[in-house]
Order: sequence, then C-alpha cells, then structure tokens
Amino acid sequence: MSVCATVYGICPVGLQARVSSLAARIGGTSVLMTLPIYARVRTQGDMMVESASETIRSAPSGQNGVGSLSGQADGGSGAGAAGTAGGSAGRDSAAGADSNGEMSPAELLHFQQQQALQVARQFLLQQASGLSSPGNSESKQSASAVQVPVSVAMMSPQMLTPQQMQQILSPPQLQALLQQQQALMLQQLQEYYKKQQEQLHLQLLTQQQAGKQQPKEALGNKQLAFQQQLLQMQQLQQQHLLNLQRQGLVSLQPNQASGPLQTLPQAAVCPTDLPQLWKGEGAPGQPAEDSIKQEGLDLTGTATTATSFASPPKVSPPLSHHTLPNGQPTVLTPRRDSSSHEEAPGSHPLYGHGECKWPGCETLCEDLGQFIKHLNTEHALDDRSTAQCRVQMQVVQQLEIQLAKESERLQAMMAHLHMRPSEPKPFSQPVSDPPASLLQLLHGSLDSRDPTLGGWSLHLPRCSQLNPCSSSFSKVTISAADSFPDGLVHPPTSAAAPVTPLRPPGLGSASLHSGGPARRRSSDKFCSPISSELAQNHEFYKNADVRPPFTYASLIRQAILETPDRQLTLNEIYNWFTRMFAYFRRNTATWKNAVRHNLSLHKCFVRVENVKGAVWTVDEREYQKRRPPKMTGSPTLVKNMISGLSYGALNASYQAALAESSFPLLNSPGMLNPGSASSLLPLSHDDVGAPVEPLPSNGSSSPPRLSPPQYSHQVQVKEEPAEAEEDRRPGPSLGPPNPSTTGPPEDRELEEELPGEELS
DNA sequence: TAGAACTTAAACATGT
DNA sequence: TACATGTTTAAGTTCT
Repeated sequence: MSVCATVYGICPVGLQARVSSLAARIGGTSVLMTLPIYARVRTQGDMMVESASETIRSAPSGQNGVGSLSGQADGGSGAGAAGTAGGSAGRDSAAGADSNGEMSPAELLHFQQQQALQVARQFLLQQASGLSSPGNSESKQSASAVQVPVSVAMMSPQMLTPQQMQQILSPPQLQALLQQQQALMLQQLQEYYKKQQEQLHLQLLTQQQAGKQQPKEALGNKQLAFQQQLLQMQQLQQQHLLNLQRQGLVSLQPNQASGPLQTLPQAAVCPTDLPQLWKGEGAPGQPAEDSIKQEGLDLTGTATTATSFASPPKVSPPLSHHTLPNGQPTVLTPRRDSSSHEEAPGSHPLYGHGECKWPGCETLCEDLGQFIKHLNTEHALDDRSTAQCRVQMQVVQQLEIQLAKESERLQAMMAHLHMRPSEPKPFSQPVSDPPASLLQLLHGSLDSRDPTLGGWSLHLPRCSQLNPCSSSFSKVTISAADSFPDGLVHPPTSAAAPVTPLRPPGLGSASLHSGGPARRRSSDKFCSPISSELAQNHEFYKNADVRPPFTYASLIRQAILETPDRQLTLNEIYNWFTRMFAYFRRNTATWKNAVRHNLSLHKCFVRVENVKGAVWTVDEREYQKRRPPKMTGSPTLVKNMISGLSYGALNASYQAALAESSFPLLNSPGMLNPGSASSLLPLSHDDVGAPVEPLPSNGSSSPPRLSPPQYSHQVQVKEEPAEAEEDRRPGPSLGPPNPSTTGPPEDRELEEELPGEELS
C-alpha cells in the first residue's frame, strides 16, 4: 500500500519534525507526497530584478533566470567567463545605466518598446526588398493591444498555495477547476501568443511604410530593441509554460510532456516570418552567417517546432531549439528536463544543445570551448550586450509584476467563487502568502528557470527557503507521475474513493501542522463536519496511513454518534478507530491511551453502565459547550471570531464544508447563539452529513437500558456517578462559582460554569 | 508572553 | 498475574 503523507503543503512552522517522523513511519512503503511547488530560489534573474543597475554589473548572465534551463552543472568556467565579460560590460555601461537611472522600469520598458518599434521600422526599411510580407491581412485583425489574458492568472497558482486551494475547494471542485484552468489556459495561451506575434508582425509591417525615412545609423540599436521586445514575449511565454508546469498541467517528466504542451506550442507557433525577422535582423555585431545558419533549420515549419517542443531531447539541437515560435532559444520545461539529462557537467547557462543561448543568438557551437570563444567575441562587453542584459532584467521584472497581478486576480476570483462574501478573511490572511511571499513565489517561478536546477524535483530543497519544513520533504521521493494537475498527489489507493489529495482532505493549514498535537483543534472544534468529511474520504483514511486531522475528542464523538444508539464501549471505539483509519491500525501504542485519556478528560464523554458493561456516550451539549474558546464580550467580537473560526473549519474540512454549501458554523444556531447551546439541535453541524439515524427511532430502537444517552438528560443515569464525583471533587464547583479552585478536569468544571455568559 | 487546547506518556487504581 | 479499562498528572507543542 502506498502511504500518503500529510506533509505536503505550506506548513508554517514546526512541521519538520513531524514530517521527519512521518517519513520515518512510512519507511519502505512507497510514498506519495504532494508538495507545493514553492520553489524559492533566488537566481541571478531575481537579483537582477531587485536591483537593476547593480545586476547589470554583476549578473550579466541573468538571462538565465528566464531563458536558459539547460543544466548549468558547471556554471563555473563558462559562466565565470561570461560573468566577467558581462560584468565589465555592465561596469562600462554603468554610466549609461546611471544616466537613465532616473527612469522608472515602466518608463524604461516603454522606451524600449518605442525603440523596438523604431528598430523594426528601420529594419524593415532595410529589408523591405528581401522580406516578403506574409500575413498582411492577418496583421490588421490583430491590431489590438497586447493584453495578458485573464487566464494568465490561472497560471500562477502559486499565489494560492495548493493548500489554500485545497482549503477553498473540495477535491472534486479543485480538480474540475484545474481542468477548466488547463483548458482555458491553453486556449488563451494560444490566442495570446498568437496575438502577440501577430501584433509584432503587424508592427513590422506597419513600420514598413512609416519608417522609411529613418536613418540607418540607428538601426543596430533599434534592431536590438526590437529583438528585446521579442525576447520579452518569448520569455513571457516561457514563464507561462513554467507556470503550467508548476500546476502540473504540464507534466514534469520530459516524456510526459504530452497534450498540453504539444498543443500549446503548436498554437503558439508564430508565423514563420517572425522568427526569420528575429534572426534575419541579426544583431549588428552578430555574424550574418549565424543568423542565416539557423534560420533554415527552425523557422521552416511550425510543425517541427511543435514536435520538437514536446519531444525528447533527441531531436537535433538546432531543431529542438526552436521549439518556441519566436525562434528564441527556448528553454521550455521539457527541454529543461532534457537538458538536465543531456547536458554534461561542462555546460554553460548560455550554452545548450550546441547553441548559444544568448537572446537572439543561437549560434551553433560545437563545444563549450567554441562557445566560450563565441561568447567572448560576439557577446563581449559592448552596448548591445549590456542593453540585452538590461532588457532581460526588465523582462523578468515585468513578468513578476504581471504574475503578481494575475495571481491577485486569481485570488479574487477564487474568493468570489468559493468564499462567502462575508469572509474575506481567508484571503486577507492567507496561510502563508502575504504580498511579500507572493513575490517570493513569483520569484520562485522565475527561479524555476534556474538552469542549475536539473529538474523539477529540485523544488523540494528549494521549498526550504519558504518553509523550514522542507528539509524533511527532501527526504521523500516525489514522483511527478503521481502529481495531479492540481498539484496534489492523490491517494494512491481506493479508486473508489473520491479524488482526495494525499493530504487528508480535511487537512487545511491546520492539518499541515497535523504533525503537531494541537493543530487540529480549530478544525474539529469549530464545526468541521467531520462526519461528512469522513464519509467522503472514508476510503482515503481507511487506506492511507494519514493521521486524521481531527482531535481525539472529535473522533471519539464521531465514532459514538455513528452508531445507532450512540454509545460504544471502549473496545468498540478502538475498533472504530482502526476500522476507519489506517493510521490507527499502525500506531496502536499511543492512541489507545489517548482515547482513554480523552474519554476521561472531556466532560462531553459520559460513561454509562450498561448491561454489557460500560459504554461511552456523548453529551452533545457539553461537547458544544467546549467548542468556542473563551469568548467574552461584544457580539461583534463573537461574530468576528465565528467568521475566523469558520475559516478554520473550512481549512479543516473545506471539502465537507463546500459540500454542504454552507458554513455549518454560520448556520448553526448553537454557534451563533451559544447561549442557547442547551437547546442544541439533536444533531450538531458536525452531524449534518453524517449518516445518523433520526434520533427518535434510534432512541426507541436502541436497547432499553439506557436510551440514547446522547444528551445530558439521557446521560444523567450514568452521569450521576460522574456528577457525584464532581460533587465530591473540590467542592467549590457546586458551591460558589470558583473556577480556579476546581480540580484537574478543569474542562468539566469550567465549562459548567460558563454556559451562557461565555459567548454572550 | 500567557493561556488554552491538544497530544503524548506515564502512573495508578480497579475489575475481570 | 495479566490484561483491559478508567482516572489522573505532567510535560510538551501549537495556536491565539
């Protein structure tokens, strides 16, 4: 049996130990884990984004942050060389950078875009004769401004961690949503990139006429700018693809790069002339032969690009390199993977598949040495290289901004669709994603292009940068094949079971800490419809060695309430635990003691002498009473708390909560009117989804001795001894209310004393 | 930081 | 005596 660990997810703190122990428990069994791909590694690209001018000086190879995914096993020599060159270039250009240092990124980008247009103009002027103008007709229709489709937001689920999404959505919903996202994204991506390319093409065409007066001298720089603009688009595309990958929409394994990836590039394939322009323009300093050399290879057919995109790296380097329509040295994920496989240690971030991956270059280099030579000659310190670095920075920055925006939009959408309007809290206080961490995640996205990361499995270690728990994660093997599009690993077992994430479905943020003892309290205490969750994920808990995200008390209660007569012997409770949860089948040592302990400790469990011995029942009133933590004061406070608690409940059992399409807590009169707890409905909210029989029938049908002792009055029979005991206990409880003097079971004592006022 | 809730472990008592 | 059951205490963790 495969073991599903509950460790994935953003576990704020302290899960590490748990994870470790869990990992230990899992032992030799196959482990499926869902890990949020919270890769967070600061790459050169990141740095560059952070400080533009600085980066130019120090990270000339920052383009890797976006483009080069090929292994950088050796980043040393080659990168070092490039770095040196670029570094000096940056230094030299520092003056230039400083000169326009006042320019904001947006302005800079605008300026660059204008530059690109001018370049295109000039370039077209120059090449007017040789360049056929295909797509004249099509160009007109795509004159709309370049917009990032809304769906882009869907591509950055990093904004919402998988956990958050899980908390918000039930597994089926989550899956459905993800599927929709996938379809929508792919579709929109296709349209988007098509538009982008068409627009660029249009720009070129339109400039053909307008730009005839432009002086040729500025051509070089403007070509560069245009190049950069194209690069931007390509990188955006890459980013989107990466996001897709992160979501699991795109397989992590190269050989799994199937449908989505294949369709995407196909659609994204640009008109053949565009790459030609890209190459044909040939950077001023770039040997014409280089550009010409490659034109013929990749730009000939889109079909080729499409196939090479998804196909394993066996494709000839040149071909594989033009997987992206733009003719850009694409580094799409499949290729990245392949790169990681193929590229020997002695690779360079700017060198892969026998090509120079400098933006727009793609010069074929037989070996690293030749590449280095090429790098030093063609991409040496000059204005062009510097500008390209600068643009690369801007690209990264823009991508981040864009991702942030779209991710926020996604959040808002999710909030709107799945959360109560009255509950903005869940998003206002995300589990782990304040705006800052949003950027971190965004960084992570970009970082994922870090060529040093051989594969996506490397997300694990990087997780540590977000969460201290990750070190444990790294011990666990993550199988990409096991990942579902929703980014979760679903329980390997029980095909019959609902699509449940590996993490106990009800495991929200709270259960992430489930390693920890008290984590579940919010879930179980506050109306998590444990019964419905158990009903829905019965198979999961039954088969997966996952600790249920409920407290012992809630589980015991559930066990008891599930029986017709609402009473169980201790042994039956044991049996229920073992029957329902694989976890308790394995870890027998402690939990039985804990069960007994809880039965004794909590006042809500009442021992009833029965014919066949002692049985345990639930005093629902007491159980409800103990739920709300100390709450005093104003109704608003209470309301706020309820709101917050409902989020906790959602965390704990988002699935069940959504299934019920309402927040039990909010709907529970008992909760809203704690004072009326005594008038609790026969079935608490927890029982909403439970297959509990009608009370009367149960009561009547149950053995005579003690009619359903579910409620206090019923329990009285057996409670007598208990009460008597309590009476005997440090007396004050019955005398003048003096909680402080109550005996050890404060639980019972205290609760007795603040029945109504507690929440009023 | 304190307190509450929870888990875990253990000692002890009682009954079978 | 061994085991199951039940009570109680204490320590530790996590969250609020």
